[in-house]
Amino acid sequence: MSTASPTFSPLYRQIKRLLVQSLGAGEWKPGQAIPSEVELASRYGVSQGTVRKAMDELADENLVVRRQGKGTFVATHDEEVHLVRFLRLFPNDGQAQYPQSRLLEVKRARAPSDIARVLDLKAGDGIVVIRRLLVFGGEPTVFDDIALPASLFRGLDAATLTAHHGSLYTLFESKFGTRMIRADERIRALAADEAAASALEVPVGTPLLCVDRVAYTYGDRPVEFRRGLYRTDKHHYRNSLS
Amino acid sequence: MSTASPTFSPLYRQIKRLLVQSLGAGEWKPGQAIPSEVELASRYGVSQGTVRKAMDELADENLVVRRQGKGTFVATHDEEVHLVRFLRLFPNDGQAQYPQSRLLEVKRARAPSDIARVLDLKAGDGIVVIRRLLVFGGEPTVFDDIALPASLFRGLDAATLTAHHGSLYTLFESKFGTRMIRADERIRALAADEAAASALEVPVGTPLLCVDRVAYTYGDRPVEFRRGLYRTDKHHYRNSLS
DNA sequence: TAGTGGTCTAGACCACACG
DNA sequence: GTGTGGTCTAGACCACTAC
Repeated sequence: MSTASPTFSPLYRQIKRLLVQSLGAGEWKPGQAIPSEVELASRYGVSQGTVRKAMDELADENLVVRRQGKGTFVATHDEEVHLVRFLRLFPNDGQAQYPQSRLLEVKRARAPSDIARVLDLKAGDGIVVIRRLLVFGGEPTVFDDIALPASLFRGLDAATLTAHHGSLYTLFESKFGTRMIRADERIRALAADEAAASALEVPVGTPLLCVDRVAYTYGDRPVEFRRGLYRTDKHHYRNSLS
Repeated sequence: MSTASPTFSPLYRQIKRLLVQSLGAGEWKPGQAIPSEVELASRYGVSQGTVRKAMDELADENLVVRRQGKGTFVATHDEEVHLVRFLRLFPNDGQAQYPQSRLLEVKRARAPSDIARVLDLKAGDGIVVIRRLLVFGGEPTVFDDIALPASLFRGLDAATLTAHHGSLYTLFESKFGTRMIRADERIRALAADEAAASALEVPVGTPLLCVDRVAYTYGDRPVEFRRGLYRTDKHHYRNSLS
């Protein structure tokens, strides 16, 4: 606790960093309870209030979930609300509904340089490529092209994917130990090419949203690049600014 | 401090509500300092910690800005960083630059029912309509169509707009006392019609982002509806998910 | 030096879940 | 009842700003 160095950070942030390390190392698994605040306080030799402030930030960032009277739990993609937490697509009218996923292709490949760059790999490193369609009420709406580092997803194949029910991120965290924490998206408008048009059942040239997403796990390590093409005739992408 | 009623809220939230009321009533103007935490604590008869927790949330929501050693200030759209706080458009490569605004039209009109609905007006109530273009480095990129309740923006005309330098929201808060706090956006892809194509200097049919925004002031009162058409050949809309 | 926000502590009590 | 997180308090000290 020396005086302010260029890298000074308050105690509660140091505690937070330790907690994130433990989470990233898998010391506590998704869905499991974390030790209570008083226990962590005594473990780290700080007051409960300091642990609480660290935990406040972790809860804000959706790394943990607190349940009054029960404890604090490692966040999961399993929960109802979070099944499609990262999909910002909503119907223009009517109730939101869960999409069906239609798997189109799974293959191994070598990372081209642009994908290698965003995934922090070397060009030519192995990746897994998943192509799939999200279907809302019978209507194909999202055409996804997903790239993952092969090293983290050994054994991921069509059988695994089709056997799984729920979101991809649920599968990734339960079967491959990789939990997606946050993501950045870049959105453009483009005209459907032949592949997209036939998959989404629209005329070639139809304007689509092109959503490029990089998803990160603990410690801001990028572990997924995905390009999604969205039909927006009956749906829209929703965002809140503050 | 009665026991938990259906509308129970902790003390610090009650304090927060009082503070938001004062902000909304204009008791402290944008840019001005708010009374210190100890003063507010004694005013409301609570501890400094409780005021602090209320203020924490207000700072998170960008309603106030805290400066260590100086005080807490009502947030403003003036600050460098926030000049285009609500514009999520970034160049595909190169440094972000501030856009120039080119005013196309200002007029008074009657609110059609759809706009009346989102602005919480009655159909036929007076509105102000602004059409403008945002130009980045000489390239027209955003075509905005903005609707405001006339009752809140008396005297807003072309002269006022052209005389003003800085963002629209800076003008709204400094000249009309309406501060935009947050906004919701809905994004679609569509093909440029003739008006958009000529304004944005692209061929008719070019895919564009269509960004519908509703902006809110204190107390979640909607005070602006805006439809923006974005060229995304050299820019993209950026978003962070967590 | 005085005043502000920022951190940390210790302890009290409340609300909730579970046995 | 016991243990958990949630709130509230009071007081100490630190870091920054202004005079």
